[in-house]
Amino acid sequence: MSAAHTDVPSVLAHELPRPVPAAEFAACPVTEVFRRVGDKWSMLVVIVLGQRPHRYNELHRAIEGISQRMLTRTLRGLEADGLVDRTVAATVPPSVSYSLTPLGRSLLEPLSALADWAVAHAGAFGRRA
Amino acid sequence: MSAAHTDVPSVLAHELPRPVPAAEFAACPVTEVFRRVGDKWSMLVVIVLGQRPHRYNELHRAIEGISQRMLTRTLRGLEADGLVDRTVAATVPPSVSYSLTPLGRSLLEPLSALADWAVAHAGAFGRRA
DNA sequence: CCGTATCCGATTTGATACTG
DNA sequence: CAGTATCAAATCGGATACGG
Repeated sequence: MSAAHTDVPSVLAHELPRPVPAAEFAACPVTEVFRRVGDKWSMLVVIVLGQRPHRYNELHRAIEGISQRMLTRTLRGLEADGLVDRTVAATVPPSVSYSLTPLGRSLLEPLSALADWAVAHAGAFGRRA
Repeated sequence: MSAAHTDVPSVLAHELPRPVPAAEFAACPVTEVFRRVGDKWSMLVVIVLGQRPHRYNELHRAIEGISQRMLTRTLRGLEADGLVDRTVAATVPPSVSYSLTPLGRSLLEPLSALADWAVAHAGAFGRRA
């Protein structure tokens, strides 16, 4: 490491150039995103739906640890944020399919950057002291 | 977007190729990372420290919304995860400087990918309905 | 099959006051 | 300056039971 600090690419360097006014941080988009998708299940659902659309009970089985309550809440949140589409087929019995919107699919890529980092540093991270 | 679904680059595609066994998801590194850094303040602190090292009260002022309690807790967590270094100068009055470790600095980059996404879609996201 | 309703414990955060 | 202690509030999450 030669330079004092890593040069930060992209918007971070652009948006946070100096001692930070702080008030602007409250509205920081990164924080916003994490506050919305950073809960216990949202990202998992996004990733699973990234493979293919799933019906409600498919999701319930695929994620397994999740309760109906949280699955519904999570899906409603993702729906409200425009990341997930809910499609109802008026059949008997009823069938509801969930899929990613284009916006939701676009989130998969930055997510993978974080996934790469997580995998690469899984050893150093994770173990507290 | 021509294909049925976005082709997911990197580890996401590699680690989650099929209907998902789900048990393996519990140990998903991405989830791990989010569970640790996905709290209310951690990422903000990492980003602020990415600009330059800060002392305790500098951080307190820079982030502004944060309470002393949460600032300390957040710093201790980041320290335990090897993302932040704490350096005490035995002066009068005492001075404690916090800075990113190499690991912490490396996290800045995937974070910026997410930041780019957040900025790019700030309009579509954020507004619920 | 696809949810909703209710209850309750666990975790997280904030406000405030105090200390070496 | 750099924290800790304590209390209360809000939020999150799981279990269970019920309804369209």
